[in-house]
Amino acid sequence: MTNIHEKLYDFPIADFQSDLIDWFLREKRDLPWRKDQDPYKVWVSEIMLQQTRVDTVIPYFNAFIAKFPSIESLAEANEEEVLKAWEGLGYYSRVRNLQTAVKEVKESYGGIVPNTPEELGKLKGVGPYTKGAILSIAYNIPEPAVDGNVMRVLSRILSIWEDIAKPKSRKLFETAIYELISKEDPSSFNQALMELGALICTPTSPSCLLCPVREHCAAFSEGVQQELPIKSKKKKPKPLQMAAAVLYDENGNYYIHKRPATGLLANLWEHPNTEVNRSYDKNYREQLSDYIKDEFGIEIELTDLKGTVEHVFSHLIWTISIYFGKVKQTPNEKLIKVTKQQLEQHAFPVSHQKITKLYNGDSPPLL
DNA sequence: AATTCGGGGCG
DNA sequence: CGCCCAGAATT
Repeated sequence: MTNIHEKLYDFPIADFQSDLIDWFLREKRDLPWRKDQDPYKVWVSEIMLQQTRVDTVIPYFNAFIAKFPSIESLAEANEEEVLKAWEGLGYYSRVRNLQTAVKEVKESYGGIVPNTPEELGKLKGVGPYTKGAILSIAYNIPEPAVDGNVMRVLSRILSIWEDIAKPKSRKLFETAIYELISKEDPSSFNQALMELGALICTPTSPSCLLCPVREHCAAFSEGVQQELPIKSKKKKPKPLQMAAAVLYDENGNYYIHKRPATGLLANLWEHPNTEVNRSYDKNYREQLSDYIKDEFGIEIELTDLKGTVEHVFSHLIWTISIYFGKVKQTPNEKLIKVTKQQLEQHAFPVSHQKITKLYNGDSPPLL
């Protein structure tokens, strides 16, 4: 059981703050969400940055803000358009929750992002980290914003050997931040800790010789910076065999399906597909055609196997066998007919973009 | 407390 | 190919 107050008893807080913040103000990266302190933009950037690297986020952030520059514009947008702007970023519930929350801000807070922990924490998709990030960065309020970077950096600086994968560990680090955070410039302090984690105090080989707070770092003085933080391993993703059909007709149209509003890849579009199995008395192609008949009410002649797509999620691995099929009947309303141009307006998960790539976007699909 | 939610980049 | 990453919601 780690006692934070003991760890901080003779820690030089003021020196640590100034060394850290001076370095940040000198070395901080020029990122698009740092051009001003607009709470909406800070919010959007923090949601995008959840479990996602800065380099990945930059182009999405710029395009998203250009398309939805304000609370109002995002609140009024249709969800299809919002999901399209998020296409390829992953964790799609982030943006659906963001739009829900933005509508709440418009209706209940007059379009002003609230500046109290209580009100912010009630918004959909705003958890402990994002709440603290918005309060400190946009409103300069001294609240902790503890993410993976901060836990790694503080584990080393204070020599904390708790498992940072455990949910309760975050509270320990929040306790430390409440004591460490600069009351004069909480915004720079919180950003500096994350920036240090991203640029210097990296996971595998930290650049301690370049570190502005090296002289305050317990792990460095003990030579154990490579052994921290302690983080238990996640379990392996589970393999699933899938089969998907690229359905088209003689007029160059495609037939696509909208996924359910909950669960994996919620509300995204896809080529009709289903899980298949090998122990069954029918092959993948037959199982897929049975699914299409049951689900969409059409008999379809599928081609031989046209290719295989692999896609890895955090908890699943899809191996998708791809078939083509020419539609000759009218399916039910669960299957939507679109032109190639319309297809491109819909948000598809990356797994299905790989399928599109297989037939090179040709209509009808060649191969 | 454990699981479910995506995707890309790196050694 | 395993590991990591500016997490939150659900169970």
